[in-house]
Amino acid sequence: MFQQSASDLQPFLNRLISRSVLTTEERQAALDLPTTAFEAVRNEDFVRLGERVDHACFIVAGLVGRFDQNSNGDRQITALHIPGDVPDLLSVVQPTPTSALQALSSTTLLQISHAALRKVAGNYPAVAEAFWRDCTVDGMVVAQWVVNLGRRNAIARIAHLLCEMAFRYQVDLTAAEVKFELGMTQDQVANATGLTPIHVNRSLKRLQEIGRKWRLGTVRIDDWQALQKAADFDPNYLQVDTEPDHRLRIALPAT
Amino acid sequence: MFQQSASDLQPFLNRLISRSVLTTEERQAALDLPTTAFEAVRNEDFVRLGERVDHACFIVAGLVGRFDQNSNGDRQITALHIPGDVPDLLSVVQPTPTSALQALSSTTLLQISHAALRKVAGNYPAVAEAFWRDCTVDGMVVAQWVVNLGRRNAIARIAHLLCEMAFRYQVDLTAAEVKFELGMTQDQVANATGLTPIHVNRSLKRLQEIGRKWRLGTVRIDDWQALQKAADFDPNYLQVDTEPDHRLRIALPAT
DNA sequence: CGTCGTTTTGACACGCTTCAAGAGTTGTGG
DNA sequence: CCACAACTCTTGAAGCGTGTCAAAACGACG
Repeated sequence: MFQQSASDLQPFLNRLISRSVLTTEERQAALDLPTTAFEAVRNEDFVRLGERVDHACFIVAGLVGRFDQNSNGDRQITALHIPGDVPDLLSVVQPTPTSALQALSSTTLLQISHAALRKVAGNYPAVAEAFWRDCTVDGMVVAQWVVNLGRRNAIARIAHLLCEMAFRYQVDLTAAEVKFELGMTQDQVANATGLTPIHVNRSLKRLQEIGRKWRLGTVRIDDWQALQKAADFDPNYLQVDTEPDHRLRIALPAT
Repeated sequence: MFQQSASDLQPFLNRLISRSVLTTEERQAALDLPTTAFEAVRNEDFVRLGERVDHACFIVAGLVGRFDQNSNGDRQITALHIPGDVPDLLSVVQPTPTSALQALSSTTLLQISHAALRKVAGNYPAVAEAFWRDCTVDGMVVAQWVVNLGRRNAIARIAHLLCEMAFRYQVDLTAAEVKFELGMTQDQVANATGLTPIHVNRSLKRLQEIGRKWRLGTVRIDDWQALQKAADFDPNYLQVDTEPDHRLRIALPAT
């Protein structure tokens, strides 16, 4: 653990300003947030259910799953988070988690203290609004997962997951061969889709018939159109290409 | 449509201060928000997918479902909202909805303009924080729904839904006979649990064997303990009895 | 070279869906 | 006040998607 230079948070800022409008001063304030580096090994819960936290985690590299569980201990992944995300930004206002956060692969994190986040949010209401907005987008994605589990069969669920992640990784979807590193095991995919690993395996094989390859966490998609159709995927809910809207700023000019 | 007296928003304020700490002045500011009454008839979408809105809706009476759908048009309820809720408070920062809002029964709403909400949030950062916190709690509930659909069978799903709603309606769970008005058809329950109405019907009958009655939207539970066990229900995620935490206020004393 | 986690395969059971039709219930107009 | 229409709820039979159990093949790694 050691202090990081502020520029490490640039991807975090990029995420914020892709959806919210911030002034130069506000951007700088976000970049200046003090951070502490932290490594989470694969399969480690670095945020545990019910254990109050005093910092949020920014993902520098790796893959993080948000886990909820039933009383049998069966775990269900309710969200996936990739580099650039702060999976528990909501902990600033809800410091006692109802979901655990687990590294699905080796993950590098930057911890940002709630105290610092609250200070920035207090000094710059537009930053607070950007935080709020990011949390709502997370919620919108989770709502789509409910649709995924409730109204799609195994093949479409898995395909939808692949489409969502390809989109969020911003891989080039016009390429003849769409390829990206997902880094999930079939078991983890099963946890995310509400299926058994066995059935994920069989479905994956049938998916290959419509143009998909899967090997060691590397996804290769030969026919993106076909996959998107099988997944019934409409990227709108991810709010990635949305133009940030000036008029929404809560922050009023100092009166 | 006509102007309401401010006190109509008292239940909204009560919801906010059950989770956040607000000063007298801040409370008053929330109560003073101007509203416009609006009636939604049963099965009416009063917020439509992709149609930008300029106000949020406070539920005075009735039941509201948040609907998402796949491209086949199969609809899935991703959240239920009861009197006291503002189901689209998030529209303040995300005015173009990715979910529709539909009245599941005749519903009375108060529209609160984004302009007014933004003004209050801008003037009183603690109120903005309370809004943010309420949105995150909504998201936590949706995450539990993912678990419900992903890791529970039909009976447990339905039982879980009943438990959640009983809890949110704050019915007396110590009573020998727990009873409340849910006002949903079996078809609507099917939309919320990712099941077919036929299977909901059959499951409901089996649920009665462990102490439940269901008639015309009125739920009567003879054995709450048994139901809660069948549902695998832990109310923690609803954040209803949580003590609001002073230390979390974003708003710093004016410096 | 052996171990451990992951992927793959097969056989079987069962939960849920689908399709079809009938019975209640509620509301409405003559 | 009755008759009819429109929902909602209920029931049955059959099919299929997914889960379960068991075990083998594969791949990565020390």
